[in-house]
Amino acid sequence: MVYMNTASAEEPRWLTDEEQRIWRAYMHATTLLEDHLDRQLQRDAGMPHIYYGLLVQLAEAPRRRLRMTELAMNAKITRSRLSHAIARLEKNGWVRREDCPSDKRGQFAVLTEEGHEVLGRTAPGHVAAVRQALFDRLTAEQQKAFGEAMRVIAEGLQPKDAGADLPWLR
Amino acid sequence: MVYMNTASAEEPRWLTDEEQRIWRAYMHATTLLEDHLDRQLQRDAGMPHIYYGLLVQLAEAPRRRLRMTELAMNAKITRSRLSHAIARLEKNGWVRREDCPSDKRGQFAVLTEEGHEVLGRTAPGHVAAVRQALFDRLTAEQQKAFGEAMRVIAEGLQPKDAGADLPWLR
DNA sequence: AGCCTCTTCTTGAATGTTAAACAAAAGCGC
DNA sequence: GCGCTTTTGTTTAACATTCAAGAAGAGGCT
Repeated sequence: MVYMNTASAEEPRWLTDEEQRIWRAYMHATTLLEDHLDRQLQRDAGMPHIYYGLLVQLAEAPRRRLRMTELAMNAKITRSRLSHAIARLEKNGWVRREDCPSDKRGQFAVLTEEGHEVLGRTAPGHVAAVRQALFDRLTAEQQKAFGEAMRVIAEGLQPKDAGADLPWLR
Repeated sequence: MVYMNTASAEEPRWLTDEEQRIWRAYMHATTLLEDHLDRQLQRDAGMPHIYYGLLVQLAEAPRRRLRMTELAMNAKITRSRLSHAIARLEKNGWVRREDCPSDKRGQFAVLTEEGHEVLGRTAPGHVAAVRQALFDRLTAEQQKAFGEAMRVIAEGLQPKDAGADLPWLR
């Protein structure tokens, strides 16, 4: 008779030593980098990295505005977190909310002129920080492999059919 | 005459389109993965990912204990953050503090038996989540390149001579 | 010893995040 | 229209993180 043959009772497939090294390198790199950029932006722009990313998204959107849900999806954060974040950015005068005419529940987050200026002032420093931490250290082949791996991981975690057509996207 | 030739006034080296794609893939992958693991562990182990990582470090250390500073360095977090985290884990009964006999300022964080059991119970699910999100999706070559890139990035951000010999490390 | 500086760790307040619950409107089926 | 479910966005409270400040001991120098 064969015991311990069901999936739930089997010994889990632990990480090999090499997998462990990779996993730890990942944890270290991501923790250190996020921390580094948070500090850089908190110092130079007065906001954490993710808030800065929200402003960037808005700056690139048509009419510098996005629906809350779309912005949350782009940034990969919850609507709740976004609500809080936009409230803070609004208090800073960098974003304002606008009602959506076609959906009375909807809200647009709109980048203000002041917000746009902050972005213009601080973007060079931020790009420099990203370059210094990442692109300046990797060879062209490494960058390619790195990007490919990141795409694969992100796709695997994307909640299913995220990005399915939202009506207000055409 | 040549104008605009000083470093501070030059146009910054913006990211190329391909660099932007890589950078966004990175942001998406790391945000989604950290979120995924946080939820998985919050649900199954009652703590966020980073707290879980602290318990793992302690489990692997001799006598299941580490000095606060060393633990903070291993986990790449500030001592302040660690202080708060250990306070919470202590309240859960998974860690206890112990005075260091040779340095009266020092504290050991010690994994309790209960903490060890939580780890044993929840590690299989966590490893499975990491596998599913990361290792199962990357080829062997991709893993290698990925690991190498992560090591390079982490090394570049490591505050200089971190890991220099602490007296209580032999 | 005394003095100074650095290290270790903690604290408290401000800030940010999460999870669950909720209101309001939209969409769908009848 | 009417009911039911889903979507949108916000709110609250609990929790986590950051930052600046501080207590207490260690280490070095004279």
